Parts: sequence; C-alpha cells; structure tokens
Amino acid sequence: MEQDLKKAMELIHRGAVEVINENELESKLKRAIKTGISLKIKAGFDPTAPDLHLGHTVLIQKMKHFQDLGHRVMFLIGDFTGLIGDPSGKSETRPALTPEQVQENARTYKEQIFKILDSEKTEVLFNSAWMQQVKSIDMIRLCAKHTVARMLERDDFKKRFHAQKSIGIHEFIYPLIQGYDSVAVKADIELGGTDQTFNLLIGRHIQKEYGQEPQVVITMPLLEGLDGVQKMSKSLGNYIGITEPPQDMFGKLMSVSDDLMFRYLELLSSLDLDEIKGLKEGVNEGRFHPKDIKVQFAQELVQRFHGASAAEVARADFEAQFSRGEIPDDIPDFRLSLDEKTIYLPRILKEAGLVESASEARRLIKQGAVSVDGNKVHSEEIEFHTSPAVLKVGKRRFLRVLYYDQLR
RNA sequence: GGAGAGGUACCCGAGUUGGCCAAAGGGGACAGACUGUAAAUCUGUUGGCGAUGCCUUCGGAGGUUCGAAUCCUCCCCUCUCCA
Repeated sequence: MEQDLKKAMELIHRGAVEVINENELESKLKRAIKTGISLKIKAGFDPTAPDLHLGHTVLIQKMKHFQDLGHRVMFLIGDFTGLIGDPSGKSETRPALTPEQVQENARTYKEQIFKILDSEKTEVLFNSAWMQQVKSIDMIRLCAKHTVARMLERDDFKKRFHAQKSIGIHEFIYPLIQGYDSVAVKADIELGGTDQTFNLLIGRHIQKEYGQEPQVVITMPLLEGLDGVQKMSKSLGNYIGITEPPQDMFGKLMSVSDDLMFRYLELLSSLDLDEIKGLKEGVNEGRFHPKDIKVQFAQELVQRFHGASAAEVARADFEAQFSRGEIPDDIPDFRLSLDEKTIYLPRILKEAGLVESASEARRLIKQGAVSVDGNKVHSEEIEFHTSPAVLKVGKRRFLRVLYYDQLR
C-alpha cells in the first residue's frame, strides 16, 4: 500500500504547478486505497470551443493519469456558466447556445478527448443539469457564501478595480457557480490551468460552506503557443489542434524554436524529466542535434493522435519536402487548354487559391518567391514549356499545371 | 440626469490650420538571404485592379468644397468623471 501511494503521488505531481493541499491529497488517496472507493476528479471545460489543442491536452493527460490510477474522471462542460462568459475582461457577452448546439459541441468534445481518455471511465456532465434547477433564492444564498473583498483578491478583478475598469456583477457569479459545481458533483479533486487557481480555490471554500470536505486543487501549467510567448489559444492562432492533419501537426512542431521544444517535451512528451535533462545537456555539449530530437518528438505526438503509420508518413513527407526539397505528391492540379500559350501568372495563382489576390501574386513574383520547375519567375507573363510543370510559391505552396487537349 | 474623451488598415496607434494621405510608427503576417521549414538577425512587402494610371477605404448617413480621415448636421457605439 505504501508503494502504491508513493507511485500515485509521483504520477500526480508530474508536470503539476501546485497541489493544494498536499496532506489532504495524501489522506484522500489513502482512504481510496483502503476503502476501494475511487476519487472523483473534476475538470471544467468551455462549451463554446470544442476545438481542443495541445494546450488542453496538458490537462487532459493529467485526467488520464487519474484514470490510470483507477479514479473517476468527470469531464464537466460548463454550458450554464458559458452563458455568463469567462470573466477575463476581454470576452464579450456570449450568444446563448441552443441545447442542440451544446449537444453537438459535446459530441465533438468526446470525439477529441477520447483520443486520450478512456471513454469507459469518463463521465461527461453538463452543469446546466443542476444549475437550471436552482431557484433565485438559492442563488442569493450561494452569493451570500462569499464576499466582495475576497472576490477582489482575484488578480484579474484586482487589476481592473484599481485601473478603474468595469467589472460586471455577473462576473462575480461565475466563480461561485464553478464552485457550486464542485458541491453538486461532490468533487474530491479539481484540475485546472494556473489561470484557474482562484476559481478552483473558491470551490474549496464553497464546499466547506455546504458541509463537504474541500476538494484538492491541482493546477497545470499553461502551454505556450507556437510563438513561445503567449499561451496557446485558438484566437491567437498560435496553436496545434489535436484533429489537425498529421502533416500540419508535424510541420508546426518542427517550426518551433529549440527553447520551446524543450518546454513542449516537458509538458507533452512521455519522456521522464531526467531524460529531457539529458537531451538538453547533449545539445549544449554538441552531442545531439536539436533537429533530431524535434523530429522524434513530433513523431511521438503525431502518433498519439493519428497512429504510428500516419506519424511515419508525416515524418517521411516532411523530410522529403523540406530536407531534400522534393515536391510533395498530393498537390493540386491546374488545367490549361492547349491554346493558352503565354499565361498571366497572377490570374492562375489566384484562381488556384494559392494567393488571395492578383496583387499579392504580383508582389510575390517581384520578391522572387515564385518558381516554375525550380526556376525563379521574374515576369508576370510566362510560358510553360513542360506539362505538367510545378509551380511553387514560397516554401510550401505548390501547384501542378498541366495542359489538356480540348478536343478530347 | 450633467460634463468630457474617443471610434483610423489584421491588431495597437500617429495624423483633424482641408490638397504633398492608400494614410507615419510599432506588432503580427507573408516573402527573400542565412539555416535545421529552426530560433535570432538583416532586407523587402503588407486595400483592389492586366496598373507610371484607375477604383474603394479612416464608426454610419447626409452636407460644405474644385478637393474631406481632417470642416458642418444628424445618428450609432465605447470609455471617463460628476450626480
């Protein structure tokens, strides 16, 4: 039993930023081992954004760890809180989702999370299920469990308050409901990103107010996006979606800086921290090439979401295209009739969708970004001497141009 | 309810004695060089159009003018202060 406990504690701590409170975690785990009653692990998700990216997987991996330890994982979709909007200050009031949309989003969620989680051991819940039943008077009682002063401890609120920026009353309610969710599901542990710390702690407070044992809070780091600075998010466009095609995923991972790669290794790979440390030293001493590590890592991740063979193909394609400068197989065709001799290049680039406008095409040609069969194009009017001919724009846009006989 | 500030391109943000404004500067993005598709750096581009010109754009609708991001009128929106 001591051994089990130790192993569990180790796994739970991996990658976590903070565990509040350590002793409570240990006693909950002990009790679970002793009684055989598994713990309830809660994690909340926004109903409006079912497009999960690698940033989310940091948290989902942690849920998986608990699943592997035999605990009950509750994937909570905040469809009720979603109506309020996340009190981050920047988001506007959200349009209310219809029940159909919520169902649809939930379906998409399941499709995505079950690439990591065991569907048999995952409960998908909606907080509207209990929040719809709450009466106004109960809502007021819930509000009475907390104070304005304590709300203002939240960093975001504090800043806005001092900057004399507006704070909507409803924004205070958001964390309270999130906390009440913990009461409703009797959560033993709640997981969240570090930006959620305040809300998660409110959960502890609210549970105590309702006579429950407070949940243990475990926060996970926010994954930096591809720019290496801001957190990964869809709206910033610096993300890798877990449903992205293998080639895109691979390519994006390869374009990440070396520093960021090590960060990703830490948070996303299955390697031990010691192994990562070893790799880092190897790179510093010149024993390893960072690119090789990156290739291996990219392959591991693509494999996680698309399987081993797709990962292998993605790697091979990448090396063919970028390391050896070969032309990829699956490039779009563009057909010209035989009587078209000289071609106004911007036109076909635009029609083929390689550029957004003819003006953009003209600029790219001027910048030397366009080539035909490996030869840079210098004029807008060109003739194709071969069929098919391969047109390349920038590093990764290709078009196969071929003539066809109109008579046939 | 009263007083004031402001809405400019993908984002931030200059520009308001009317023309030299397709609109400074920064960020982002794209492209080129260098590379490992790295990152960093340097350079260029960043409304549309078969194009030394034409067309559309500075919250919306009108107006003044040879000419409006800039002046006038009305409207919409955001923010601040006072009550």
